[in-house]
Amino acid sequence: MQHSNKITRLKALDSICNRCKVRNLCSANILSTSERKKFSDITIHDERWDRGQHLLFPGDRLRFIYIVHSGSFKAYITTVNGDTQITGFYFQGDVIDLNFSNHEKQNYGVVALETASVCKIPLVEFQEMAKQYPAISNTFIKLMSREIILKQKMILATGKMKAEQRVANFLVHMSTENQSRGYSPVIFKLSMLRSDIANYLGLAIETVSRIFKAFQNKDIISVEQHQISINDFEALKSFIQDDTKTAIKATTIAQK
Amino acid sequence: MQHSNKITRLKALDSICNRCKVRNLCSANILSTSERKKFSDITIHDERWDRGQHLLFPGDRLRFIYIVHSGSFKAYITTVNGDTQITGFYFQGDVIDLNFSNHEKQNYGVVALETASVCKIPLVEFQEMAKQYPAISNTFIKLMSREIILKQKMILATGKMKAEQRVANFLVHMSTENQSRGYSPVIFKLSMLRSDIANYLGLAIETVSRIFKAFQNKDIISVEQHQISINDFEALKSFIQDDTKTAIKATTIAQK
DNA sequence: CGTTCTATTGAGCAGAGTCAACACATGTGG
DNA sequence: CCACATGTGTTGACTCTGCTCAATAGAACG
Repeated sequence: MQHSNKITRLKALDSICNRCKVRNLCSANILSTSERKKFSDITIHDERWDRGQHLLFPGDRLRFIYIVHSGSFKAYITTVNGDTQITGFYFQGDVIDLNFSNHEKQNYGVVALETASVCKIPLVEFQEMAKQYPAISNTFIKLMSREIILKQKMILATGKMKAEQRVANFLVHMSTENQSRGYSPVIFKLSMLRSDIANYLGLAIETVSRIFKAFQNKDIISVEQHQISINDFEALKSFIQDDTKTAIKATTIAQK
Repeated sequence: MQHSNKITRLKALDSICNRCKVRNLCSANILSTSERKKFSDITIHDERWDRGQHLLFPGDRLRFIYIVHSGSFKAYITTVNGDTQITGFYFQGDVIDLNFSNHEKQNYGVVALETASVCKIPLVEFQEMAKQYPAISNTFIKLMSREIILKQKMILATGKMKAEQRVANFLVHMSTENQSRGYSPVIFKLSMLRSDIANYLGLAIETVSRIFKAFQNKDIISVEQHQISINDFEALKSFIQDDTKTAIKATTIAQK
């Protein structure tokens, strides 16, 4: 797989970086205009990736911090078996390799789910700047802190939730993420495959498919390919919590 | 539950902090002796906690970074259901609340598993120092980076592994942790209850109990109360990987 | 317009959860 | 120091969720 990406510098900084989490947190009040300019200058803006392309291969040495500018990515880890586990999906503004400090041997891969673009910050220069401006470190500590909390919730989901709770939880999460980016929380496209969702949630593909169907039959969601409409958000949310509602029995799923 | 802890300053810094991860990473070459002294001065050393006592309640405001000096702790998060998920166990030298930066509303609890002691660093003063010495931020970024990787592995475990793979994985992990602290990797005490292990691994207590028994029957481990001896480390490790070895069938477990 | 990738649907089975009884350990107060 | 209560762990029987295997149906891509 080739890394033949076009580097473009089409748009002005404030337009490009509008929804970037790094900017939101650190530039807002903390860095001066000139510091911001410097930060922007070391950043390589808007590098393009196609669907299926690896942004990072397992074993690659980390040399950049990546921020999603458009499109989406999935990150995964692998076992000695060759088994893989998707550890997260990343969308506009997300910082991808927050676990960047263990330079030497990272063992995760990152793949574009669709045509996408990233901004990337060279690690060396980033660390230089971080030395001068503690606000930058603070920003990253905050982002990493959030990432840890997110992963903890994921452990809870895979460890304690039943299949449809996980799916409901996933849909609500996607909805919220969309909303936080200023898009519709009720109609959106899932850029990942069913197999990605299943892998991420620790389920079989068939199970995800059946639960999507069950939710449709209950008019909670509408699914057309990767396009999702949430018709009854509250019902979906109550599925996550209420244990008794975990009552789409195997038979029910099977029979229709 | 009362927070009636005796604050003691019995031992010299280098003795107290011998195995502390914060020290290992940041003091070693990066901070000068006087900086180390300053760092040690803002730290409250060796505060004592009894079994079952909460170091942190869900909802508490974070005011310290805690480092385990002796004994062990468990951290958990809760859902609206009241459901809980143990997110990690912490031992000598571990930093407990690495997701410290979202001050306002943390939602996890931390409980002592046995008589234990911690060193604690006031967050405010920590952040002051971090501003002056970038090495401190770097250390914490590294620790957090590790934590993220650890959590990712946990997601893999709960999402992809079968029950006995998880238990084998857990035992190997505990063994490794012990070894890294200079203790025996083959004989050690599990300070947590079976129910803690089960919760952590996303299994039923009975399942953990049965798998412990199955491993004993195969002479892979010996269990006496909380005391564990690993008799065949390689067998245990091969259990984690090999899918075909996942062949202690339900019947096998049941019949003896 | 076929080939390949992806998703749906069905049938059967097994891994692990639930429920229940019991065993053992620890602790408490008389 | 014993009797009892409580907390923890083990074992068995049974059930169910969700996985596997298999067939089919749509989409997408060249």
